[in-house]
Amino acid sequence: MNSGISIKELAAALNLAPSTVSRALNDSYEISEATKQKVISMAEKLNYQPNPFARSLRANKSRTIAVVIPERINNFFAKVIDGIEEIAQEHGYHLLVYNTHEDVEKEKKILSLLQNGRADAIVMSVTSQTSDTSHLQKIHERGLPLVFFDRICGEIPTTKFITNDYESAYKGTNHLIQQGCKKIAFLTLSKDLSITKERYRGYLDALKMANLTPEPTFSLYCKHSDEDNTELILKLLQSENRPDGIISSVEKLAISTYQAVRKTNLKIPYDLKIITFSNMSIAGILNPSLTTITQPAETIGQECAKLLIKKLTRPRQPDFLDQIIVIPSQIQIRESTMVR
Amino acid sequence: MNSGISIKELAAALNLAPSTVSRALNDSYEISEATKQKVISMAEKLNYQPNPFARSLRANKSRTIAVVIPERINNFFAKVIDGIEEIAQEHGYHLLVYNTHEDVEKEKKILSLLQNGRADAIVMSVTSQTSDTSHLQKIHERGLPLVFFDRICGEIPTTKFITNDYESAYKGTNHLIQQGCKKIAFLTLSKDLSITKERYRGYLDALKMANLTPEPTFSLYCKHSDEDNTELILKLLQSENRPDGIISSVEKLAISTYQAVRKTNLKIPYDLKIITFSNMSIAGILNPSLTTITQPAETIGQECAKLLIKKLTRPRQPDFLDQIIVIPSQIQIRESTMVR
DNA sequence: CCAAAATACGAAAACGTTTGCGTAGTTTGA
DNA sequence: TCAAACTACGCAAACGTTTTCGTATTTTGG
Repeated sequence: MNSGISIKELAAALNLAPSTVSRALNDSYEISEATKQKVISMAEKLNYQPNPFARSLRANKSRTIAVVIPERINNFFAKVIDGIEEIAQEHGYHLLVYNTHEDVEKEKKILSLLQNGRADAIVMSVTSQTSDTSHLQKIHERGLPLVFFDRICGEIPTTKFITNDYESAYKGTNHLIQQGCKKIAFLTLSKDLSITKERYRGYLDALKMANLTPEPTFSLYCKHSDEDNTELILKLLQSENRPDGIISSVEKLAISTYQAVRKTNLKIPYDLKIITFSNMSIAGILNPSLTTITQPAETIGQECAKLLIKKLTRPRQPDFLDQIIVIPSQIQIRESTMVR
Repeated sequence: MNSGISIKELAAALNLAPSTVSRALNDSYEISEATKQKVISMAEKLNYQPNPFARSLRANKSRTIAVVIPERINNFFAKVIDGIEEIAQEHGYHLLVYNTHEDVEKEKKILSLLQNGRADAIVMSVTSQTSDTSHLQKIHERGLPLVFFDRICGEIPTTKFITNDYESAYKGTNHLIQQGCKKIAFLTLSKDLSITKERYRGYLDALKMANLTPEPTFSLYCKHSDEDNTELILKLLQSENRPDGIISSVEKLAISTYQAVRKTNLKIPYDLKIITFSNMSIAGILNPSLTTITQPAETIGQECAKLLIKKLTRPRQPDFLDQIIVIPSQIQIRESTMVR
């Protein structure tokens, strides 16, 4: 079929043994320079391409990293993958990418498929619905290198990469307070999510420092459907005691907020200020432009990949430390949180 | 390492030959029901996972499809991949995803890596810089199933999936004309790109039908950098003879246009109307909301995958026909092309 | 009842690499 | 000068599957 010439045929063409050819191509010290040259030029002439599966079978390595994300149409995850791919490609690694669509069952299925060694390592961000972590535990116990980023799983003792969620949420909330907000709402996805917890803590602490009391109705846990979310937010905005500021834990809820605001008479930033975690390149052209907490997505991806590659390519690397590495976000202040 | 139990060990545990176990697991008619049951339950008990590389080596198939795109932070390509993944997953196929970053050299490198059978097929959208197609030709001649979508390569005799580029551009331009535009500019990337040519034809024909003459300066071929593009567009908007309507061949140029407009006194849609090919979910919350030609991204991905899977899973499938399959776009009229 | 067919399984080869081991022939060293 | 070391290569096994072929046992048919 598509398979080209094998090392045996290449050896035959050279009147050499396959083992000699293999060693020559791998630049072994046991082979003379003259032979190496002959082999290399013949390999080029015949366009010899080593079969990756034979190699993988033999070496029990695939030179492949699996990336598992909950959403593909998302600038943050896209940038993270770009970062991972950059480092991976430098070291000859390939990327298998899987989208769980925020579905735990799909996540379980994918991880179960990855048990057979198809990938040498996994880098992932869990679903907003992932509370039972036995499937992750299983992978980790099998010894498959596993790192998390952004939406991490605390129970698994491995290295995790996140941004300064607590601090950014604190600063973001504080920014709203300084701009005059008194009634600040917090939008997020699932309560179980690691980032939700940290960002929520930051939000609460900022309120406390300003002697503001968090209203129960101001913590909004949203669903998967954008339409439903817009409805939820609209209700909040139309309620008797509506917020005058919003901090959103994820990009798409800020978008839903813009959608909802359009259905009211409210004007951003006069009646409502909003800040969001986001990696949108177009935050600046929204009207009003959107104040964002921009996560260092590419860097996170690069760091994940660097750590993995180090473990995969060097001989006796220790297991990943059970630690959280924090890469800070940057707040971009724009019109949506202006005073007037 | 991460590799679990092999079929030999499983066979030993059952006092059977590996061949029998293999056949039992593959539901061969040569194995009795009783034995099959024993094998299956033991396999589950010992958590047997077949080694994919041994299988691939044996079968000369990888159950893997490579996807090559020019840009990852792009709603269109993200949706297409979602579509591909959906169908692929249904059939047990995995996805290797590569981003060329609009760089031909990277594209060549990636395709060269894919020559060794790591993937059973390739679905791709070429770089805006791809004019020499010898690397694509080589892959195709090797017999590796290859389909294109959106940015296709006409020289390669295979199946291509696109939207109705000509017609959509024609209709889009015509829409601008009917809304009163007299001086319509066309924004795109490279001249070499298939979609550019078709969409440009549609633009020109619509102008001709309306007895409008296309000004040379109104055809803007943009670069890779968003900042440069914004500059280019700004210059166009500030020129003596500025356009009063814009049709953009790609999403990000519409965004650059919004950026550029912000630096002028022009108001959309009063002074300038704009329509763009785009898959942004947030076109509706831009201010003014953006009229779009929405490509059927998921469907395109699904159709690509279906065609590939058919060829890969059925015994004696013919090569892909040298044809172009068109899946129509839909125009969403919003404020950016309103009359006043 | 007996040859022919069907059933159910095992032995071994093959896919394409890499690598441990063996060994001719050459070089080294005291 | 001659054993020891080195150089440069070949042989064969191994990775984990699947599949061709072979065969012992049972079943079928007239």
